Amino acid sequence: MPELPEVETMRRGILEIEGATIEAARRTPCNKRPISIKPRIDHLSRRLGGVKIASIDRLGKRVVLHLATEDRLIFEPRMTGLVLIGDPPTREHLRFALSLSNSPVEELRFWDRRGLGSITLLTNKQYQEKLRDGRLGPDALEISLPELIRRFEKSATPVKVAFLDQSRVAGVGNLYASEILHLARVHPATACNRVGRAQWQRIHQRMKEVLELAIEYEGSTLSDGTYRNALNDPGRYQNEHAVYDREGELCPTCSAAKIQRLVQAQRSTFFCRRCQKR
DNA sequence: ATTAATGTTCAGAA
DNA sequence: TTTCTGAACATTAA
Repeated sequence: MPELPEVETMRRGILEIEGATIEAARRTPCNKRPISIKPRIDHLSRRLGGVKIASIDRLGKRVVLHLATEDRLIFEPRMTGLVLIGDPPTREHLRFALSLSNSPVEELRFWDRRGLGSITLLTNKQYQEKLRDGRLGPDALEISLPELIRRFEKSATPVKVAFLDQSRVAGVGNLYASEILHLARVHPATACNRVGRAQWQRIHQRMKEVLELAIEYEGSTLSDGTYRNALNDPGRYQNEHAVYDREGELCPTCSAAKIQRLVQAQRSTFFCRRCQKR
């Protein structure tokens, strides 16, 4: 499930289409219910035809094509979406393609097994509003320690749950939240307003370390095998997970306690009772 | 053969 | 204002 490192890997994987010209956009043959594409595909294709891709950015867990027209084309993978230039994992779940010219590859593809992902074309103004209206916080790789503290410290929400809220900080999801709190030695159920300054410092530092290392490893491909990089190869960070999906295993840090699973906000949290204190 | 679990985001309720 | 719940889905494990 793509979080910041997986989406950043997708972004890096398609950088070679920077400077390419979009010829057309189309839905690909797929017998499943269509994914959300806004505006509708014929309007989208008309607005994109002949337009150059100026740069490729990332906004939290979204891949953003910055177009020469100043419009932004946003790919939101949600649970199982992939932005690809190579062959997709299956033909039947290929949802969308951009045909390209002046490019080393002829197509940019969006594949999505579950179909919860979306593709949205926004004008520059709409895009800036999306940033300004507070729905998306600063990127997890960019946020400063004081800003992180300011956005979390007053809340009574458990710190693990707060990290899933993309309006506080964008990019951390269920998997990396557990990993970050484990390395920072903070109990996931601690209310944000009970987290101390030294703990925030460790959370901030570990957050950047974990995300950057996971990017180097091209993200985490879990047992369902869904997540792939832009060439359809699996990531390697899953081998480095200390706690995520390792309930009952010995904690790699203390080698004394078993990793526990806890349900918070209807999702699994993994942690070590011995290493992570409130 | 059902049912639960998976996890991101949004709309709408509390 | 803030926090919580359910729904959107497809697939797999139980």
